[in-house]
Amino acid sequence: MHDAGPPGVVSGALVPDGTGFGGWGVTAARVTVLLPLPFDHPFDYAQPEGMVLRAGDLVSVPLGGRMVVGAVWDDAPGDAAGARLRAVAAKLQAPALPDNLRRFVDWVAQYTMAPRGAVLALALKANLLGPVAQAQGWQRGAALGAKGRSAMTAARARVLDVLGDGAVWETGQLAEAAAVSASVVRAMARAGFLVPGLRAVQAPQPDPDYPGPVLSAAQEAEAVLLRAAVLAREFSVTLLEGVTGSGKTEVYLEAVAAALRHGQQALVLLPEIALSAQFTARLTARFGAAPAVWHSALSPAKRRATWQAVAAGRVALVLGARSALFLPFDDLGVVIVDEEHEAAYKQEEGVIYHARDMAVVRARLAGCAAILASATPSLESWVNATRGRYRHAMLAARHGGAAAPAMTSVDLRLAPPERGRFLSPVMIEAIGATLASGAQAMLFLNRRGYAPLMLCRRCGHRVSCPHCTAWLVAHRAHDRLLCHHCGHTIRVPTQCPSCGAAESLVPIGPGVERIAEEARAVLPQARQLLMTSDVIGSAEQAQAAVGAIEAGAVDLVIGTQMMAKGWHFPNLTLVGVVDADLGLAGGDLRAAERSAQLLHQVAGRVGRAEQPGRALLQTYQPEHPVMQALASGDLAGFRAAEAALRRPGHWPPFGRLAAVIVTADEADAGADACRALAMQAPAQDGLVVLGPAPAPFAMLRGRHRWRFLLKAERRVAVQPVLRDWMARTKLPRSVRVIIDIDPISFL
DNA sequence: AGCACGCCGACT
DNA sequence: GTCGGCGTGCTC
Repeated sequence: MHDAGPPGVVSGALVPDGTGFGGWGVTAARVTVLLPLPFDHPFDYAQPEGMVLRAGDLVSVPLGGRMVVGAVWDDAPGDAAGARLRAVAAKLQAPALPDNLRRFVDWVAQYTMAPRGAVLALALKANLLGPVAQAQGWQRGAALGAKGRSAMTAARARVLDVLGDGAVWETGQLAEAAAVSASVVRAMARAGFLVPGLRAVQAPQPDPDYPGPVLSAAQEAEAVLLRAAVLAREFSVTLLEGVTGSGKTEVYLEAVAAALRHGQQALVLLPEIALSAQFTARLTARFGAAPAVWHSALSPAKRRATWQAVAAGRVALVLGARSALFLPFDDLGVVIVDEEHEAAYKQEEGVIYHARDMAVVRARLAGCAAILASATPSLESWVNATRGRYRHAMLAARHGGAAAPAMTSVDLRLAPPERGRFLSPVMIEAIGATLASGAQAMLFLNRRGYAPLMLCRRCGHRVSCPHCTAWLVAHRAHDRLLCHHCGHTIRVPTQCPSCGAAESLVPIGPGVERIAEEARAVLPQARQLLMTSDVIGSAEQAQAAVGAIEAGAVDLVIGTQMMAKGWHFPNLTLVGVVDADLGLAGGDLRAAERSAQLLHQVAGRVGRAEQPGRALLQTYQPEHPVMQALASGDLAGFRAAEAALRRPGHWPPFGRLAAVIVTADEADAGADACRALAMQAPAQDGLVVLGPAPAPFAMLRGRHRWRFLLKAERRVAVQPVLRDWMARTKLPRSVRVIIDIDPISFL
């Protein structure tokens, strides 16, 4: 197909190094190459004579009938039959994968039990074959003064001086560096002193000494320690716990500044890309230049350029989602995990990993500082801090002295909503009073759509998804029923699908759309804004919504979880939580912890300005520890109580969990596989296997699902146990087994 | 992950 | 008679 080399490497920074490739001949040297494919073992290739290869070098190699880009790995070559050995086709002109990244790939693979190649794919998903972004510029021309009369002047000499030998500069930057006007540069080009050239795009670099904010004494005290942790150039972890509004971002950015000042790279991780636009603005304000951003929605060209720039050390500061952990940083000074308690850090598909935990591992392998920041730290990190494995830094006071919002339970048993309604009279009155005072209010309900269920009044039938064990959620906005798991959607049936009764389907329970409808009925004068992922699909739409709130064009915001993050509205003084009990159902190990974190975070949206804020929690169980902790503000006490509940049973973080998820197209094949697995289940001291149980969504996207849960004491390494278990159990290929180490979701 | 090879249905 | 479905197996 291709007569030479891989496609696409003929131009740009990535070209074969011209040493050719050695065909099938017998060559003494062999290299081992890890491929970004789901293989656990690297492949051996013959190393063509004259091609110098070191571990980490990127190469293209033949595999079957195609060319694949892989990385020279550190394993000793095996003894694969010499006759089948094929030769490395080309060495790519890209920076080698740094040592610490290769060790990281190996480590993540062994921990998550994913094939090493699948983890390498995370580090190489930059589409390295392809042109790299280049900018038009000027370099020294060969024929000086070709047009004859052009003279060398002092200004022109400065330009040539800046260019030196072979460098390429863009017009504006060249003029500035040589202290001449752009017209001098253009005239020199016309005269042949300069010829066009291409150079890699170089974005302005963040400046650590750009004037930053003035830190409070409390902030400065912590900043000093964080700077020291970076300067130590050794592995350390700091849990930076700062109440909402305490300015913890400004504090950890001092650690970033310290790394930049010493020529090192810094990585700031965010749980979701939705936050990146806002955060980019903050980093730009602090360092005078935008950070490089990295997330899954980048264009292929941007991805490639950013990857290369990071590998070449041309980018010092990266703001990224969890996948940014796999970027080829060679000299990492600090890794920040913002909102470290967020469940969104868990990658749930493909290589299943927790980015917060892997960030700590990457820092350890890179020998640098890690900082985990949160207003509501995870129990995992908190326990690590109390054990002394992490340093615990605290910012207890709100910057600027604003008071924390008062949180009050509204007991729905004592003050129930009207029949068929969901807002207590207490809530309605509080919102009314807030709006009357000229302030803004927000209603929070973590449920999209109009109603989570459509029920037939005649026969009791519940409309559910044909592909998933889940009810279809009514969405008034599109007048359809929608499955939130697979996206299946239907028109709202006019008859019951089961008994055929006409007009018998009624919506049960509230979603945000229904709350908006109810609020319109009881507070008709309030100007509403609905903020859900159904309405806000892009960063621009989010920005527009935020702008409307800030401009005071909105009185009442009604939103889901996406409202809980990061935003700051000075005139918002009341948050009403429609169903504070919602997150507590479902028997999830972390339900209470997560609920407390989310509700605390939601309440943190108010009262940051001079006006005090308050939060009302509608609940049927005001005596629940979560409600008690929120009302009293004693989250530390709540954490200690949670820890006390988990410790005896060796539940995380006091023990280890691994989920084994079995999926199959055919229910019978899956059930057989589960029986076989159960028969072979490991039995040893300090370890129990629970299950199999049908997964909470026993059918998802048309596949049947079961779950085993392996629970072990901390001293037990679960991976060897699981490997052995899987090796002993023969399963048909129609059955798939997914292993989730340290599961966060129990669905 | 691709891509081949390999046996059973509706078509130029 | 062939084009093509995706099951199974292999890639240094």
